[in-house]
Amino acid sequence: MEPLQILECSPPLAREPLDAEQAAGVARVFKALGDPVRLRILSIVASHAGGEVCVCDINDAFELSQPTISHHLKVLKDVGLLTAERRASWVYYRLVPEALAELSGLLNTPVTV
Amino acid sequence: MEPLQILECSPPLAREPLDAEQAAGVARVFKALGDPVRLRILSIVASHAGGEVCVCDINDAFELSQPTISHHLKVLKDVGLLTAERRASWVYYRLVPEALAELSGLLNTPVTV
DNA sequence: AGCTGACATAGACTACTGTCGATATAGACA
DNA sequence: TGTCTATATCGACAGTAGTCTATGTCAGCT
Repeated sequence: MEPLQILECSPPLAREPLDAEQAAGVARVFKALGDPVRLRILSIVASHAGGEVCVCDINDAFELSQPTISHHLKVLKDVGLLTAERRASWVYYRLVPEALAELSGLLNTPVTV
Repeated sequence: MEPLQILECSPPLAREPLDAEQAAGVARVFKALGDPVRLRILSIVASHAGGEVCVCDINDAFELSQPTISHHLKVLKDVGLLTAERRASWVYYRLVPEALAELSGLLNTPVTV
């Protein structure tokens, strides 16, 4: 499934019940956020001045093996929360702000509650 | 951990990196959202006129066993997304809008990006 | 008290996930 | 070409999560 299309067709949770297909797509993204290491990686990338972070810097921030971090980065990339770009020997990850915004919109509760 | 305290002390992901403890708390909630059945249950409750839904109605909305639905409701309640109230023979679940709002705030990206 | 219906809990089973070490791949450079 | 560094992929293993059946608990009713 195309990463950014996972979210774009789902109304806010509080507007109407999600159908099974919408729920499956959205759940993929929330599941990616449902791990402490991935949340920390995402916040490192999201809060980093310049908007992008080298994998080597992320590795340094954790006491986990390099393959483990690589795995988590892949999960975040596969659901469309991050993008990766290789430049020379290094790979830089960057937030996809639209994805976060979509999720945030999904969680909005109507004013009339 | 107290359900509503899981979220209240965490800044937006894009402001500063989460520490391990914050990430663990927030991840619990996102993990609860990372299942299609739970997302659908949540959206059923959140979008229901009157704000509360009887368990029996939720059961009817799925082709899953009653204990499975009960399990998912417990997960959502344990992380503070739903509350339950028994009245006579029936149990009614209700959304905790503040929890959704907190999550939504966590995902907000600063204007300056 | 006993029965019935609504919901929760317990235990088992399968499938998935996070982690690791080992290995592959890609680029820079001598 | 060969080597070194950075990152990704593979395969294995332990722990976790979703589902089920069986059973327990609670409230209302006869």
